[in-house]
Amino acid sequence: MTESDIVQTIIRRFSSGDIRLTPQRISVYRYLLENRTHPTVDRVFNALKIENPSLSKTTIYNTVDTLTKAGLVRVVRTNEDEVRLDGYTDNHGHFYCTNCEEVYDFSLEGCAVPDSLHGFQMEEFDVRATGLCGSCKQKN
Amino acid sequence: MTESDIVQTIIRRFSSGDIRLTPQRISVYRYLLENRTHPTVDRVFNALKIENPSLSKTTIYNTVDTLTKAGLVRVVRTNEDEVRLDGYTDNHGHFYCTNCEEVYDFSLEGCAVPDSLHGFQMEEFDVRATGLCGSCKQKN
DNA sequence: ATATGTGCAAACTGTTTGCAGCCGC
DNA sequence: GCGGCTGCAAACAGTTTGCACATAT
Repeated sequence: MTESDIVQTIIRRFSSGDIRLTPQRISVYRYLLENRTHPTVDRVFNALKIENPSLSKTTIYNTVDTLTKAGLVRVVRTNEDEVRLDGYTDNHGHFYCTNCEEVYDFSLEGCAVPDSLHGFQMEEFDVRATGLCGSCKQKN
Repeated sequence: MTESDIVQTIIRRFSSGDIRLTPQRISVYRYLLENRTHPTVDRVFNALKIENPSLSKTTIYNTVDTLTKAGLVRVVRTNEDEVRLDGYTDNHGHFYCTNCEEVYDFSLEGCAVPDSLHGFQMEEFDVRATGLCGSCKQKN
């Protein structure tokens, strides 16, 4: 994503009017678009605190909550019971490497929603995998 | 599962010899086999404390950890950041109803591991869905 | 003017840790 | 007797809550 793509995305996604546009919200969302590394709340906080020293962690929590409810952000949980953030909400799976603790996106092609869910009203469908990523596999 | 099935399962699964058989471990595992309700740690603790008042929650945590590592028990996380326990480790998905907070098992037929994971060494593959279950769907 | 957002400090909760005593091999 | 298991109390960490102040419409 280029800088201009990011700005376009921010404008587009905030334009629903459902949520008020504040500097903190923009900076959290922008950070997630620019850093597709599935960072923790703490990581985002520490990164943004540099530019805005008065930023509070509470605000990050509030903001993540707001953005999640507005559908701009997804919360991903690794097996280590860690919250990771994702600014990309298209449908994809998450692979957690137990060695490097990196979270990788993967395509869900071939993994359809099972028929056994037909009686349920589904709102979210989450696929997660755990193991070793390509480079950690070789090192071990 | 009949009472005799449960006893058979306990004997079979503990017979690997990897883990020592203790009354606490048996009772936690038995509880999970008898109550396929994906209970929380707290629920298990409170239920078993009745028969064994000196039981400690630390022991439940230790036991769940041991049984999980031995492959007898699975830990499931709902979206509400809640740990739920499952004594059945065959491959199946979990549906979390946001209304009644019940966790339902579902078959994974039709949901294959995506090809995009071919470069990874996969150890776990988890499918979760969230929404309203059949009866809550009608009530709302 | 009113509702909403921000930021600090304190509270909370589920889990982990340290440690002493116990039990089984 | 030794290594692993149990259980208590204390510590811990991530998150939430209460509240005062600031900001936008």
